[in-house]
Amino acid sequence: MAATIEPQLLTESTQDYLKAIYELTQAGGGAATSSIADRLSVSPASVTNMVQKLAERQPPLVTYRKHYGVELTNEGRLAALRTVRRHRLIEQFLTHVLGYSWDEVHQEAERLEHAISPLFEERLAILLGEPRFDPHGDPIPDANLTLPDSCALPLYRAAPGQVVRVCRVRNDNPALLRYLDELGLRPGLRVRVISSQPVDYTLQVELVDYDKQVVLGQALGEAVMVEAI
Amino acid sequence: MAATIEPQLLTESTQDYLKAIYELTQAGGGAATSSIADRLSVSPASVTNMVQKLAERQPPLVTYRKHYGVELTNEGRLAALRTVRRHRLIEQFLTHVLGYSWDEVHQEAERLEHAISPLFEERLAILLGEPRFDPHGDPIPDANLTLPDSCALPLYRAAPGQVVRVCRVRNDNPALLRYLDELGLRPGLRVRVISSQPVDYTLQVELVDYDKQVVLGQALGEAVMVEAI
DNA sequence: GCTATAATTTAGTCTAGACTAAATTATAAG
DNA sequence: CTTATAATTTAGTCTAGACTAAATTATAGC
Ligand SMILES: [Mn+2]
Ligand SMILES: [Mn+2]
Ligand SMILES: [Mn+2]
Ligand SMILES: [Mn+2]
Repeated sequence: MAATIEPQLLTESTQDYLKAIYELTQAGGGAATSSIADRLSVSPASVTNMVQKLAERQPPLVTYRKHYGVELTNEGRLAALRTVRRHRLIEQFLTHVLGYSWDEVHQEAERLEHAISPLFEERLAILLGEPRFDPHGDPIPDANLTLPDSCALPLYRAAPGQVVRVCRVRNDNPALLRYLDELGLRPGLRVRVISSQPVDYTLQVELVDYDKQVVLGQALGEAVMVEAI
Repeated sequence: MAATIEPQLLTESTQDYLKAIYELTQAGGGAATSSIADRLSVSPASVTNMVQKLAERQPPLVTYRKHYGVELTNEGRLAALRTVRRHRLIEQFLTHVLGYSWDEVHQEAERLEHAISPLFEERLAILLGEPRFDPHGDPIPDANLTLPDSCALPLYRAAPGQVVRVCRVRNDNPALLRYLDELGLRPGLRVRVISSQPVDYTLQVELVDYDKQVVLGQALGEAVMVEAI
């Protein structure tokens, strides 16, 4: 069992780097210097610099081979999951208690995730009823940092004719989220795939609950994750 | 009307310096370099350095004359009040929504006050019902940064025989707050002064609501603020 | 008016985390 | 196998905000 590092021992920057590496790794693409730089809006040189420090820490938070990218150690992964937990709990709080819309929460949580204490995290989880998913359907690691299962099928890969349920929206872009919200494409809703174009990734779907048809482009078809009903 | 500076344009450090200067000035003693240093747990040299920057900003946030201490400009005062408002709203939230005790809130609010957005501040105030006082009885500036009146009489100056109501506790020390809490000396409660020693500042008082007598030393007699009933 | 003392300021460093520009490396294409 | 290109790393700076040690200043007491 790796000793878990308390968040207050990590700077805000360090927490954001670890989280970015974790999320890039989850997304499958691997955590290249440039992708970390893009995600955090810093220069590639800054990433190299930070990544070298993370690798030289005791205990090391990443393993790093020059020019071949970076991976989280177990300590690094736990630290990242801790920040992910806080981020998503805060998003849930913002929507359910403070009445934020789901496109407003990310920015706010991005700062607050670094400012809360372990006590705050614990009390917040209790207040919210130990939620397993955030407003975007993103899974919230529990207090032991175990992630609940979450759906893995992007809408654009669902078979035509199939009726599925939206369970997650993997995109932070506020404009995209507002648009999905207008359409009514939120976690929990049912969708029937009418047609699916493999070439240009456009979709025609029916929102079963609203008896409404909409056309979705590539960005939306990739962002909306679904599960079979 | 001075333009008010949005908090996100001020660093965490800057906000804390302005707040410290504001609170020292309120307490009456004047904001000397060394008292700011004490309050923020930094060296006097660091204070001089920061104070010079605050004076040279456009607009200036303080006026500064070497060796004679520092005063807030109107812009500086408004920025300080904004941070005070956030701090006290957060303390109220922590006690009333997350179940913190009043000795735990200060530390947490000291970080969160810098991390919330104007929207969070506004929604929080609505959620809490636009409270005018925080858990310690400290007045909360309203959205226009106007402070409600708060009581000004320290318990040690109340006349023997007088029955008064506790309205505020001016002290951040967790041990002192826990002790007052045990005694039952919280805002709202009635106290009758039995005796008051001007020399060693000890007090003997009766907690009218609990029909209990206690003896208070100088620190407590100065911290507990009361109003005539 | 002088001087001892305490408070304050100056001068010089340090660290974290960013940046740009230049150098290096991996690799795809010929 | 060579080379062009893109990605990455290195080298050198910068800023904010802290520090210590040394110098300076205000002022209280003689
Ligand atoms: Mn963040
Ligand atoms: Mn989310
Ligand atoms: Mn603070
Ligand atoms: Mn308070």
